[in-house]
Amino acid sequence: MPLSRERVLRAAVDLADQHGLRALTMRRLAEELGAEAMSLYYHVAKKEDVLDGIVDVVAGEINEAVGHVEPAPEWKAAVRERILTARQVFLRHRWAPELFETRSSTSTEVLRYYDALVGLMRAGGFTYDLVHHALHALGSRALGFSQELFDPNAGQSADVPVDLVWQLPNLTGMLSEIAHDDPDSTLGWCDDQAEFEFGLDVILDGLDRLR
Amino acid sequence: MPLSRERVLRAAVDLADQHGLRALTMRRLAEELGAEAMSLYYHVAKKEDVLDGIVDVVAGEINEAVGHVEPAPEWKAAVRERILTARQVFLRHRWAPELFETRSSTSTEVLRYYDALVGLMRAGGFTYDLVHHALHALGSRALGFSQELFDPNAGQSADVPVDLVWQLPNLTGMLSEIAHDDPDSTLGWCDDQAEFEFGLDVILDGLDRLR
DNA sequence: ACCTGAACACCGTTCAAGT
DNA sequence: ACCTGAACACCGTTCAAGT
Repeated sequence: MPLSRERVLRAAVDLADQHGLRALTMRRLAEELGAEAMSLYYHVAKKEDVLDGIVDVVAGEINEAVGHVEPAPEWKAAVRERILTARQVFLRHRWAPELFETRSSTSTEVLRYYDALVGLMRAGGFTYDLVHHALHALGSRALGFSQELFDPNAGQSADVPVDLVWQLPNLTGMLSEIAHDDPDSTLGWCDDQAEFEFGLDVILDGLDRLR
Repeated sequence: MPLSRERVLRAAVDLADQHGLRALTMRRLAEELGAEAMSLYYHVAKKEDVLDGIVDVVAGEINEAVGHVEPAPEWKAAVRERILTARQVFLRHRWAPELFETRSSTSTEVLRYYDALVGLMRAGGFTYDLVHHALHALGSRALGFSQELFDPNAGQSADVPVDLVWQLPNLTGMLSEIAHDDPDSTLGWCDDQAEFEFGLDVILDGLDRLR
């Protein structure tokens, strides 16, 4: 079974799924394919090409998933549904958000996704100008993920000096209340899905009002 | 002049400012300090430690900048002002957003920043629960940046196949109209600052309504 | 206490050479 | 056309050794 760009990219996605982005090296990738590292260079230009490629693969999966849902009549429901469907794909590829963010992606699959999203908004009565602002406002949420950079566990994890906690009354107050109210949530104390939907709805509602 | 953790971190920030994150290697960093790479390990544990350290340095600059503005009486104005001030620091360190996003940061300076932000919202009448949702909704915008992952230039840059453009009617329509309406904007066609404020205001207004 | 040289295990990538 | 071995220039990091 010969190598091919497609096989290389699929193996790269599998490798990242199983061992994370850091494990995705040319040498390891080749090993996974039963070949030598140098053989990959016949099918891909360089490692950057592989990274661009797997972004495209994931975006392709998103378009595939999103293609199966028929859009709701109302723009907000349609966009919301579409984004939450896209989100499912990112939950399967937890390394993808980080990669999407560092790519100045011209991924054609991503463009296709955005095009459909713009279409839904236009059909909902948005001007092009407002759609444009909307995409910026949504940011990565338009694609279905939001990079969490605040880990609430950090607030009371062991490696925060005790004397510092005294200087963080608001944060500790907030975190202790949340820990109390919501003892069994998914990730740490925060229900990722619920928080994603909350943020998404705040923005969609705001956009609807501006429409 | 002997090395020190502080000197190492300051040199690391300078190096990233001038040549980007990719240029920040232990060897290059040592060279910049007129020392050998191995000497750094006496003052920092490993490279990850350096990265955590410069996040803390940048967050420290933010707290410094933000400390000079006296908060507006109204919560929304106060938070908005604070965030836009923080944003100035990120404009000086363009490599910082990418780093902040990949760190599961327990940076004490970041915690300090969040604590003050939570305080402003609490004073504005937010419940802890709503503050918590608000931080998730704001995401990186709370700190003053939003990672743009959609480069609108991509839509008509040369490397998008011509036949694909036909399949992207909504996107091309949007982009051509924007290019027409706003010929001289800052970055590509998008005014980063204006888009940041637009997205921020959508969220802050939405939160105010939920308050 | 602070710095360094030599060395190790790993990278991405080239290039000429194999089939 | 497709794959590879040897080699290069780079990483982060260790460890024993220097002052």
